[in-house]
Amino acid sequence: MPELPEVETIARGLQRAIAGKTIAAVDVTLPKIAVAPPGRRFSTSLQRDTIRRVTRRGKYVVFDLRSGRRLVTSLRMTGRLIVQANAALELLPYTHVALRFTDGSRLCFSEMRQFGRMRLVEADEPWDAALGVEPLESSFTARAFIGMLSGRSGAIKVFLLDQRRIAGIGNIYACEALWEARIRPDKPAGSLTKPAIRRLHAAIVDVLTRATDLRGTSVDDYVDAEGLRGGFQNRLSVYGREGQKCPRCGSLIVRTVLGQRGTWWCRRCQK
DNA sequence: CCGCCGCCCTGCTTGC
DNA sequence: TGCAAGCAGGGCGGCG
Repeated sequence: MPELPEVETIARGLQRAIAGKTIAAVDVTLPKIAVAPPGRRFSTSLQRDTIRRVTRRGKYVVFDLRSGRRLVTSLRMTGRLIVQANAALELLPYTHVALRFTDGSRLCFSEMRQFGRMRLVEADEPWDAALGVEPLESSFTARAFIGMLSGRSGAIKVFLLDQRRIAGIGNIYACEALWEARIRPDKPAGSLTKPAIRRLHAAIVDVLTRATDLRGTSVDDYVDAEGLRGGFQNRLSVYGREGQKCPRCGSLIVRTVLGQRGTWWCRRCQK
């Protein structure tokens, strides 16, 4: 499940691999994946456009095109964007959309669960208006975070997963940041003290930065644009570690369910 | 605006 | 051993 560090790693790899390439043709084998523009127009409107730059916004990979438009891609759980040197290679399994470039190379968008989406948006289209602040940008300050949480009755972990507030945090890094900040995942967001919010702010930035430096977390499916696994799975403190010892206090890590999501934490040191 | 819920989909795990 | 049911999960639309 690619979150900010994984999507950032993928986008950087794609920038190196395909920036400057021109699209010769687009093969769509599962039409519901390519949502806009609908039908055959998705492929025809991409033809002859050029990939200018590949970036990330939240958990979305964004292909900036020479025409000014953007191809916005959501990987959801099992989505992969893999570059193949030539089109004679066998397609990656579960490839639903393939971009063929004029130099003979190819980009496969594969997604086993079929939840992933690609959307071509116009130059002036505010496609990310509903997305919240980027947690690794300077606009995400502790002060701003304090303001965002005030008056909220919902659990802090559910808040962290809400992409309309902060963009890019998923289940792994929400669990890890709350552990690092020593905060219970089910604590009402508005009840956190200012020192606790400052700790959590620092923990979010720290965890996302360290995970990005290690090219993300590969717990099961995730690989980057070159097909390589990340390195942060070896640094996880609580995520997926039910029954194992808390690295800080030695108490056993528990798994509970919060907002229909598995949640791993330490009952002793997260208050 | 806010919070909650169900849906989408497939492969893996669980339980009989 | 074999099979079916249950579970997981990000984003989105619908609802109150």
